[in-house]
Amino acid sequence: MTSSTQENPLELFSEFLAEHGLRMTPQRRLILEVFLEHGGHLAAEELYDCVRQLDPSVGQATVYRTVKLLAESGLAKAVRFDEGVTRYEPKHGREHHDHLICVRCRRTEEILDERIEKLQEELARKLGFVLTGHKMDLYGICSKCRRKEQEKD
Amino acid sequence: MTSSTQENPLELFSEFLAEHGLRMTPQRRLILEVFLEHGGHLAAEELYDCVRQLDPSVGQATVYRTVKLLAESGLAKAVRFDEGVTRYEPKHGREHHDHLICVRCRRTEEILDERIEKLQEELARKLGFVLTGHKMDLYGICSKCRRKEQEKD
DNA sequence: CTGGTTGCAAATCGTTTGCAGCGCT
DNA sequence: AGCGCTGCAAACGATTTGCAACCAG
Repeated sequence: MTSSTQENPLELFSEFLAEHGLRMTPQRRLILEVFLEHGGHLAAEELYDCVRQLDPSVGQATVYRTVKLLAESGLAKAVRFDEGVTRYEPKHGREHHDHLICVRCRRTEEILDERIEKLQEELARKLGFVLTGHKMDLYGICSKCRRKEQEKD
Repeated sequence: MTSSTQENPLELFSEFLAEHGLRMTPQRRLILEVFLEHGGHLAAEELYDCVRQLDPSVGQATVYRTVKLLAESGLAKAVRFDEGVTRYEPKHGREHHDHLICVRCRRTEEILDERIEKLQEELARKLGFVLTGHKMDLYGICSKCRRKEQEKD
C-alpha cells in the first residue's frame, strides 16, 4: 500500500518540486489542498477565489503559477471546453476519461469507452501517426434540462 | 442543382443576414471570399491579415464581427485546439469531421469514423443526454516528424 | 431618412511577467 | 549568503465594445 502510485499528492508534489530544484511552500500546499478538495474542473481564476477565502494574502499570480506546476507534475490535467478558459482537473491516480457536457446547465459527466479508445488508436495508426493523447468532448442536453424545457411549452 | 443545400455561400450568407435584419456589405463579401478560398483552420487574426492585403481599409473589428456571423449562419465552424485561439473552418456543404493534429508540426488531418460516431451517440443516450454535437481531437506525431527525430539520434 | 455598419481606439478577459522584497536551507 | 518564492502591478495577446461618421435599403 506504499507503492509510489498511491502516495499522497502532497508528497508527490513535494518530490516533483525537489527534483526540479523548487520548494514546497505554504501557498503551494494550500492551493494543492483546495484544488484536490474541490475535485471538479476548476479554472485558475475560480481556484484563486476559493484560496482567497482561506488566505486572502495569496496572490493570483501564485495561483496561476502553481496550477501550471501541478499540470507539469502530472497531478493536474488542463482541459479546455468550448469556452475561453483553461480548466484543471485532478489527475493523480485517476483513469483517463473524456467528458459529456450539458450545453444548458454545464453539468459535466466523465465518460470512458474502451471501444472508442481502440478505434482512435487504429485511426491514427492508419494515417501514420503515433498517438500522444486525445480529447473528446460530447455536448448535449441532459435529462434534467430537457424536462425543464418541456414544462415551459 | 438549385437545391438550397447547394446554393452558393454568398447567397446563403445574404439570406441569413436578411433574415436577421442585417445587411450584406462589401467588407462582409470580401471577408467571406477570403475565408472560403483559404479553406484551412483560420484564426480571426490570420484572416484579418489576408483580408488586409486585398483591402487595407478593412478594420480588424469588422473581421472579428463577420467571422462570428459566419459561425452563427452555419457557414463557418469554430474549432479550438489546444492553443489559446479560436479558429474557423468552412462548414457549408462539408461533412462533419474530427481532427488528427501533429503536436510537432501542427499539420492537421481531417478524420471521420462512423463506428466512433455511433458509439458516442450510444454513450450519451445511456447517460440520459441528447447529443447536440461533439469534438474529438487526436494528438500525435506524424510520420514525417518521427523520421526527422530519428535522424537526429 | 433610418438604422445597421464601419474603423478606430479604448476596454475587457484570462493569463503571464518583471521586479523588489521576503524567507527557506 | 544565495536562490527560489511571493504579491503587486504592469504587460500581454486575443477578442469585444463604445462611438461618431458612414452608407445601404
